[in-house]
Amino acid sequence: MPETDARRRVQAAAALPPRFDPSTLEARLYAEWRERGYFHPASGDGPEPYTIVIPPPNVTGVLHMGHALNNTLQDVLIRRERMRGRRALYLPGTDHAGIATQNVVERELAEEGLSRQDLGREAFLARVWAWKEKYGDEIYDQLMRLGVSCDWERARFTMDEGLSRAVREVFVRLFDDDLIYRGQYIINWCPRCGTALSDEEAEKEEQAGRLYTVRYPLADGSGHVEVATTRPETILGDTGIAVHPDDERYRALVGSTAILPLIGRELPIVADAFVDREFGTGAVKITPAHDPDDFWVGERHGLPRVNVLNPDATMSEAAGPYAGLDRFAAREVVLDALREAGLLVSVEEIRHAVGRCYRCDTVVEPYLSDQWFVRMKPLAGPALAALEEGKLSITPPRWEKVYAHWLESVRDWCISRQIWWGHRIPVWTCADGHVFAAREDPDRCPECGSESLEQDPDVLDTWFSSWLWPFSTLGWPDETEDLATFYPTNTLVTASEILFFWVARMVMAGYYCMGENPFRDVIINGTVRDAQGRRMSKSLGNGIDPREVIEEHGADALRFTLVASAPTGTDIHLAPEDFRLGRNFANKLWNASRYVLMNLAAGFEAGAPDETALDPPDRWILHRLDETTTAVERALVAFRMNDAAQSIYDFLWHDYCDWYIEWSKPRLDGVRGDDVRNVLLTALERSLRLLHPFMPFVTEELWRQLPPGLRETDSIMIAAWPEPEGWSFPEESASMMLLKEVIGAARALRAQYDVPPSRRAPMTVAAESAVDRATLERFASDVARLASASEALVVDRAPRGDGIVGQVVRGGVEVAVRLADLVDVDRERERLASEIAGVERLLASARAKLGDERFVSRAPAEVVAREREKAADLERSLERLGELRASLEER
RNA sequence: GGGCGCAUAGCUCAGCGGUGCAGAGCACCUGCCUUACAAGCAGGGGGUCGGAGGUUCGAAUCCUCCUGCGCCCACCA
Repeated sequence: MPETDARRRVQAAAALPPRFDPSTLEARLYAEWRERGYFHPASGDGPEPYTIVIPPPNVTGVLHMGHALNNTLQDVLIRRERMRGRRALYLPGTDHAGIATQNVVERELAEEGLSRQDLGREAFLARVWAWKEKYGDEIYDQLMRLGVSCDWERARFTMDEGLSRAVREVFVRLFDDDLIYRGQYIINWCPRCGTALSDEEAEKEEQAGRLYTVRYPLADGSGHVEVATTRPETILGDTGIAVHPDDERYRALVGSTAILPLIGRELPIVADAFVDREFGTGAVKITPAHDPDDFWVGERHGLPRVNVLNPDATMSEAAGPYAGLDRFAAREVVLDALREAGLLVSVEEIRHAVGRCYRCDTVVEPYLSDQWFVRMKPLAGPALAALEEGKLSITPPRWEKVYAHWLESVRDWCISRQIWWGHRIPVWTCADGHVFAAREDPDRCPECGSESLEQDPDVLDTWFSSWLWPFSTLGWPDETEDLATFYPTNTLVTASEILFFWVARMVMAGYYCMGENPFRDVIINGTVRDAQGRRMSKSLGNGIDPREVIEEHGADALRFTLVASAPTGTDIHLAPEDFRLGRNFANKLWNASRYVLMNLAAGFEAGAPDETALDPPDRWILHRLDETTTAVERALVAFRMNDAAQSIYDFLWHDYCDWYIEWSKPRLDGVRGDDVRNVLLTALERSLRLLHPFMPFVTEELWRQLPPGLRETDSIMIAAWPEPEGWSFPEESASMMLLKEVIGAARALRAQYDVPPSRRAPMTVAAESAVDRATLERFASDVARLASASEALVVDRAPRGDGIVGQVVRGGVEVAVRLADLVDVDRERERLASEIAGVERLLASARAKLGDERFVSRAPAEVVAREREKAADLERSLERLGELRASLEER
């Protein structure tokens, strides 16, 4: 290459600022990547595809740390696969999040003194769409800042045209297959949201409550029966009393009639095995319209359903004199009336589970209403089989049991919601009462031709579109090239909270619509919590905004810290200052690179290291580089992204920076300077590639500073994922271990005596083994330099005498440093005494083992041999330490 | 009521089915601006690995029980 180029490069490298400043490069690199089309794999023929669909964030607001973790993990996988040459598709998008989004918009309206009813359906929806545009864009912007390599050209929204078509299609198919039905049933009703909730959306919460026992007189005046309830207001809807068929206490009463207090309704007393004889009085009031169990009891015994509540949780006309009261107010009034009538027998404080709306925390009401349901049992079969047949794996595997258990006991899914924001249920009823589902909005009834049609006013549960996500986003129901290329997807990364809501249902839909499971591997990522272990939430104000972290430390710092901080599936506890981990690491890498780049002399031609020209430190670092490559690969294949991150961190910081770079300094000017440079570059270049999926920005920026001859591509994004080169030099590792130990010992001695770094202190090393001695002799000057000893190092029997301190590194190796007047004999005596004590302890335990007949005879020979060596080594150490002490005593 | 997870240094956690494994990061102490990095370097203190048993030549690591947290599922009125 022309020398001018080389010179310019050297100057550029030297001009890298000593502090890594992410703010200057992230937006620039990201835009460039996009322009070059790296995020946009082509469909059709080509290399093997690899697909991840994003768990679409809700358009309710901005992204939090959980999203940052989730998306970083996915991007790590995607970037690695892209580097492996696969067509990696990371498909982004957002979820309309029915109830949640409607709620936030309604809250916004409320501040203006308006309700959705004031606006009307159409205007309200326009308002929600405006909200969606704003926050949808903001979410995309945040993802881009995070650096995730999503294919923005394929971004989808759960309510866009194509996905809406998919929703219709699957609804009609299920409808025609008789897997969707309309039924009157007790559902979870949120009076505040004014809509039904699925069982999953009603979160049970243990709380303090009261169990009231109430006396119901018998119709024939022969006595009374006592029942218990936690919701006295529902007494008004009682239509029967149930006892266990085998319960002797009540046998005589079965078939007779009780009188409902306050109302006077006649209540048949029936026998039903559902009743638990042990609980309460063993007699249960039956309220078919307000309790799921009672509903079925009522069904079995033909009891009427009296709905005493309005949708807003006030008492209905059926509640007679109590009509209009709020449910909780009615409870007190009813209790007062019962008390007055002398019918309230007892009040007991208990703890019991109360359902609450997952969106607004309002106590849900079991409520009788007409809803649409999906029959889940037939869909669950294939989803369960996929797991059993090994076609689906969940990491960590303990979640597989949870997934299976849910599927085994799955209940029908209530999919209608009495809200406006969402996919309108594609069911019409004609004037003659024909009910049908249709893919396209119909003009007339397919059965009778009537043009008087009315569409169901409700919308579908938000998950009814999400469960189609892996294929609807690729074009389904059309047989698109994208669908053919990228489905089934490969890996799904998500939080455990939506394992049922989303993951299990996606598998069901995948089999139902595509005949195939939608992904092979499911990765459960942990929850990001604050330092105290609390969930990060807006109301607690303890959240850390990813945007702030990116602004302060950079996206790479955020990404690396998140990934490195917890094993897959484990919750992460994070304080704002913890992100310094990633920031410091990015800076360390930046500076290591600066060092390497600044030391490339003009005209230097980068090339592969010449193995025959390498010294032990070079071989050692290459050996470690290979080990690290393997470790990273192994960890990623097992989805242990944290381990992968940790391996690179340890290699770069503790091997490459702490040792190899220091070691390279004295050798750069030597005859083998260029070989050292090539090793420095090789290790750096490979490390950048290994680290790129985790820290895309800094690695790309540094990659571009590398000599062109060293990199095959001008962007690291499409560079090849590293594979081990077969650099296995175990003997070099042993040598390096020795040298590191010797240097460490010398440094420790100096530190213990507070020897200023400026002061050179002559040092000698004694080694029994010829191999050790040869190694030490060969690197005497480097060791001396790194240990801040004199220029050269004497390898000999360590001397004794005044002003000398020594340390035994291991049995056959001893380091001595001449500190002259700095040596404090008393201190040294103390130091040696404690060291001797330590070695004696170890030796005693080793000897005890070897003296134990059972150990020697039953432990593997290898283990015994190792123990013998250990004991011998310790004995020698002890001997040398004793000599050291003796030499002190002589003075 | 079932099921699961966690309890290792002051804090957050590794230790992936046993024998030089008692570790990392942060925090702390000491000394250093040693020309890549003070967002750094070198050195150091600190833990009977929750408790009790058991298996084994050997257990933080396997088994049982207990205690304390956390999560999930479940219709007990």
